[in-house]
Amino acid sequence: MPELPEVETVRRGLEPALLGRRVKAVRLNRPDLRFPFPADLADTVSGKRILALRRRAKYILIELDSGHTLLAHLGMTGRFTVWLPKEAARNLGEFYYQDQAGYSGDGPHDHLVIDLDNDARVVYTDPRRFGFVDLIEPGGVEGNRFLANLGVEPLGNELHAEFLATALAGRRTPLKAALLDQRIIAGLGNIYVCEALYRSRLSPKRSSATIVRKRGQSPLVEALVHSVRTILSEAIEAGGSTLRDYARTDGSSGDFQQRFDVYDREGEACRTNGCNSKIMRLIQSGRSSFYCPTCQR
DNA sequence: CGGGACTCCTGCCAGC
DNA sequence: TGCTGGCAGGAGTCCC
Repeated sequence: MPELPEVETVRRGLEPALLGRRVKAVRLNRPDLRFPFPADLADTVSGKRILALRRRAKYILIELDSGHTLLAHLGMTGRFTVWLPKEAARNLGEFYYQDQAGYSGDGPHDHLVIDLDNDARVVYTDPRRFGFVDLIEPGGVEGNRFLANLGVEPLGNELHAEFLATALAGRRTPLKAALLDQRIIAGLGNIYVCEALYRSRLSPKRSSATIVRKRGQSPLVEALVHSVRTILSEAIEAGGSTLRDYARTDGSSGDFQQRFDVYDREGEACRTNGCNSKIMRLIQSGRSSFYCPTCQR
């Protein structure tokens, strides 16, 4: 599930139940996910208050009053769910939470269980265990090994045509690979790269440097930046996309998958007016790319 | 340095 | 029905 819009949806879903709360207990159901849990994770996080929930690219950052930051990545199948008693859920206003008070957190793929002082139970579940959790020491966010080499936030001010033109100039790598490269733009994944390329009418196979003009503005780069920003904004607005499991902390689905123009639509009709082509699939760096061979050049 | 292949792991689905 | 192979939203590591 999780690219940037899904991670942002999860962050927003966690916020009302977690913000300002104190951690009562932390339980690890196994020693590792993709990487070992930090040895002092449970001891360090227990008793701390949650000051902020942030997102950087596809990472969720939970800031504690000790200055530590809990970092979580959802990998391919990771998800957070929040369980809390009915009265507590009601007190949180517009947000609805699963009210199975006392949910065990002992499901086969429940790996991390955090209990809060408002009786919320936050459970990290991840069947494939491609996700991971890290504990960052006070002042260590910038230098953290997972965050240090990330590129710009696609919805932030740092992403603009001149930036992307500079990043792509001279690169012969296919656009698909360049957009998946988290060191350039951080937060895009396979789905939204496919969709953004379709919207900007660019082929995933096209060599990156060819959309950059040596002098002046690069209209194709501008179109691509615009597509990236709008597709992500629309997907966040829709609560993200839900494919094989649930994106949201209350267990409900996102809606955006219904609006995919190319992703997972191999053999189906291109949606561009007047185009009679079918969506094609090809493998690039081991991942499926979906595109219209007529509209995307 | 860039780029590709491989890897981790489980679940699901199409096809035989 | 039951098995098998392929594929899945990610990204670090290794090798050329």
